Amino acid sequence: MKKKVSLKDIALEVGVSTALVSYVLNNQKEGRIRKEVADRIRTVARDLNYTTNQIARSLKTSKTFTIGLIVADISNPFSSALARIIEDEAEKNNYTVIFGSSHESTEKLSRLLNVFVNRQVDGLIIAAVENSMNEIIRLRDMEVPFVLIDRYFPELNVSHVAIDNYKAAYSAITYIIDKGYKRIGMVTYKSSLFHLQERARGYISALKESGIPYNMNWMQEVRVNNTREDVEHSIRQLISQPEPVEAILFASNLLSIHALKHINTLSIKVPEELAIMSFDESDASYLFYAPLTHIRQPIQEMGQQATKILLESIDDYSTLKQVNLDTELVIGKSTLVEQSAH
Amino acid sequence: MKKKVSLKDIALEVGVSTALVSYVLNNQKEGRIRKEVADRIRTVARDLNYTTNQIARSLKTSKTFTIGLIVADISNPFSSALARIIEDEAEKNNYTVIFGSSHESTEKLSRLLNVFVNRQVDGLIIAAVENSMNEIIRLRDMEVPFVLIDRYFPELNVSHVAIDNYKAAYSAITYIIDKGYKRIGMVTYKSSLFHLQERARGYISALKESGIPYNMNWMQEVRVNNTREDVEHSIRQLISQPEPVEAILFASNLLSIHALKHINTLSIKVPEELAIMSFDESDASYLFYAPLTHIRQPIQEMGQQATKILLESIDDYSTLKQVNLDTELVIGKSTLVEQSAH
DNA sequence: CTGAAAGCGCTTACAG
DNA sequence: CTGAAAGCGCTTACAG
Repeated sequence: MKKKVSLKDIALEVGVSTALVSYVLNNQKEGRIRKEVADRIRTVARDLNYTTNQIARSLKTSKTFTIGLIVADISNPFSSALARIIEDEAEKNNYTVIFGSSHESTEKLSRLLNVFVNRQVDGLIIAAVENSMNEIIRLRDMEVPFVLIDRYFPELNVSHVAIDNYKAAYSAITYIIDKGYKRIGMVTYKSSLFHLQERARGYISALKESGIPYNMNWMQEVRVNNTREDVEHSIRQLISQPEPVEAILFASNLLSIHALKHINTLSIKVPEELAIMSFDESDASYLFYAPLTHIRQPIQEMGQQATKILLESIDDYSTLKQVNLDTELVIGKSTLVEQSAH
Repeated sequence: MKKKVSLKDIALEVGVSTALVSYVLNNQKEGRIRKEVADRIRTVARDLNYTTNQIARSLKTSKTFTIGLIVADISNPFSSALARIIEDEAEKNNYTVIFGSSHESTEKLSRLLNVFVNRQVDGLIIAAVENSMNEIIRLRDMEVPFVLIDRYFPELNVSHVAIDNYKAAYSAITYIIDKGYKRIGMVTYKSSLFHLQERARGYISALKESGIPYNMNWMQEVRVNNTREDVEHSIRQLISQPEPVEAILFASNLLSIHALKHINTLSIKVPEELAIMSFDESDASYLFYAPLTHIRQPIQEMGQQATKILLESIDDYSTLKQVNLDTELVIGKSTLVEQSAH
């Protein structure tokens, strides 16, 4: 790479100190510098195509105007949508985003945190993974500003932006019960992550409060590292029970996508033979012949709020905000039923 | 943020110079340093939880171990898949990825390039946008190592990794002609970008060489900033002509997704009434009742090769490699026909 | 063998 | 009003 023009080069050319050049180019000490000198400096800087070396500036100011973003999997549309929003929001404030995917692994998350901290990011936005609470505590102990997004630990008193997962699941199940369904299954990940626990809790509560006896076999948990096969297996489980379920709630878009593929293979008719609901949307769910009834997360607002809170924390480390946004139940054709059918 | 431990802190604690600490921690001058001193330094470093300040190191070495990735739109599954692969590949080589989306805008691309260059990235991987050739030339003049990915300018003698777009389109059209189709349309973006031009050229060549007179109305160009409406309009155009087309090739996954939604709305049967082919895949195309026949790009290999070539260029600026990979035509149900149907 | 000294390219408190 | 000097936290050629 060609050697870049430095303040020194300009100073030499104009015949002043680098200090003066720095003042002029940063519009410091306005009016206290002779106009001719200032103009000359600006002209030479332009002619030489000068741009600040951010590394040097960062070393001096210990500010990098960089934020680190760690998502669970950048190739999931939910994550990439979030990434784009955060990037846009950061850019408005002159911040650059460095990113990484944890692939749901604590080790990877830990490594990424180290890399980002060593690169002196000004702050971090993180979607936590299972068993990563200690990593988050470590970060807090280092007093690095950060905001958890989407996933968080309720027992940790740190900033987060997420949805109300309990309420979202509860509302969805209540909706479908009102439609006349009684035997309702759920497919979720086998995970201790709070947001998933909350989704399951909302599902169970809604059933119980509607007086529907909850059948343990209705709750199917799939492995993160074997999602596809486990989803297929759990669907077969749910529909082949003595009392097969009439509807299923999926805890994520990836789960429902695998499910729809399998349902197509099995030639099950949606919603006539089986109603489907899901958390999150994706282009995919609109292409299925019966577009999915799904819980829409306010991704835009999540990304914007998380960025905003992070920037506040960078300014004032004592900032602490915990936000749980409401979701929206988008009604598709995957749950439409005649009121009298059940 | 808490002040981090520096070399100086360790040096003070042990009672040696920072130079010696640096040597030991970087395993330089092996054996030329007394073992007791080295051990003591390592112990103190561990106890104090020392990690290198990469900013300071970068300023000295003018190496940041960071690469910049600029995709057209991170929320497109093609881009995010690429991002993830590049990130994985970079990490294997101890590089971090900084990323940004150009949103198909030259201005945004230009701004991102400035930001990345000022942050002293060691190199860049870029998906070019329309009319951005001058930006790329500027980058070359600055002698920043970079590799173009997916999109490139054939008249520019710089490294790139892409597919053979002409051949891909040509093969797809030839395939469908062999199936008995004659009136074949194409929906692409109104763009001067080379990869899109090549796709159109492949389409036209295949028709001509098969002796099918090419009808100009069969080629529909949609606006980037009005994709959805234009796609819908162009489909209606193609099927309502005096001689309606029997098949359509879409130049990207986004185009075909919009198309499938509209085709569902219009209740057109695929492939009986209209056959569909597309560049790129997405989960979406598998959920449509007739999974799409599509041209699969070797994303994994593209990302890996681009990263590899970039790292070579960083090592040796004279590196110049231009790679055009082959694609694969994945046969789905969206083009299945009885041999005798046409 | 060991380590003091210079320097990467900036910023800014401070002296004149 | 102006700018020399110190220093951010490293690395490494070089002197002893």
